[in-house]
Amino acid sequence: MRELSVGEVSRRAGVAVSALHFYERKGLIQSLRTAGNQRRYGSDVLRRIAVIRVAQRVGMPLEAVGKAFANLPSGRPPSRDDWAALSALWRDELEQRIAQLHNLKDRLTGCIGCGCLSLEACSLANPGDALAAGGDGPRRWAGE
Amino acid sequence: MRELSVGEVSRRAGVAVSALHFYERKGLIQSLRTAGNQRRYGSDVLRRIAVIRVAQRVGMPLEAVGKAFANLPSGRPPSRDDWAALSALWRDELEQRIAQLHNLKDRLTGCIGCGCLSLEACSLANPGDALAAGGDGPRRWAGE
DNA sequence: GGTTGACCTCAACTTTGGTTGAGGTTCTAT
DNA sequence: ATAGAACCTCAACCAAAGTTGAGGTCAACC
Repeated sequence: MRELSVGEVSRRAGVAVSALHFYERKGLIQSLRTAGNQRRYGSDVLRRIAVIRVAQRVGMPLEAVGKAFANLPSGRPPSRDDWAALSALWRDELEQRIAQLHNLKDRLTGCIGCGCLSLEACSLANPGDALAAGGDGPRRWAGE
Repeated sequence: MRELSVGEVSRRAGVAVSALHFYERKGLIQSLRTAGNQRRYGSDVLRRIAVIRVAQRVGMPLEAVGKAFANLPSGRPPSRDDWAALSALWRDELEQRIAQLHNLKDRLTGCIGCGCLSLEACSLANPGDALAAGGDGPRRWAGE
């Protein structure tokens, strides 16, 4: 149950110290300070970082991670159940994402058949269709 | 077979004019110019944009799209077969991506079972493991 | 008790994928 | 022939997700 220094967290999580500072500025992780103003982390920080990394793999922006973390308890360290709930949520997100990609792949395969891959004949990448989800701007996590 | 102006391409592709300029600077699309220096596009530009959008959905950077486009013929407009080859490549990329996400999901599901989601007990998000593919930096398309 | 490595803050810089605006030109319709 | 829409270039700006460096402090070992 010892508290961890930035360097230890950096080594164990495989994340640069500068990234840890950055995550802290963004409110994704917290730290206590020693008398000499150095950071000390509880061990739950490692789980938080694990979640951050998973989220990034799926292409979710850090802001979304922050919102998800807002559901974790603020006073006490998160319990096993808190983490489990969050993991379940992540899994759903992943499933959706996978389904989207499947859909995309099927359409792409269809387009190879017809030889089109055009914006008009093929609904793929067409901003009017359901897959493109409105398409009023690039890079929206929600509707992507 | 009429040539298209930027505005027409923008409307038909659902992409801002500024983005078209940007893609041109990056070498992803080409244009001819009128006597008055205005851009005119061949209709294959719409397919190029479709491919760009698909690539972005999958999280591929534009630079990778540029490399893929380098395989398209430079003198003549790309044939149906040229596009089909590119689509097939894209489909493989998508399949890999889907497989990765499946793998990730399975691990995440496992972690809910064990209640861990920790950097040590669980290989998920652990930089040492196979899934993380070396993990020497965030955001690498190749090994992601 | 000193030196070396780990740590601190703050500001500036990087990359990707664009957008916005200024200042000027061209095209089209009446 | 002229108004207005669409186009041009170029430079500056934006956001995300950090990294890099300057200048200074802390801590741990010998």
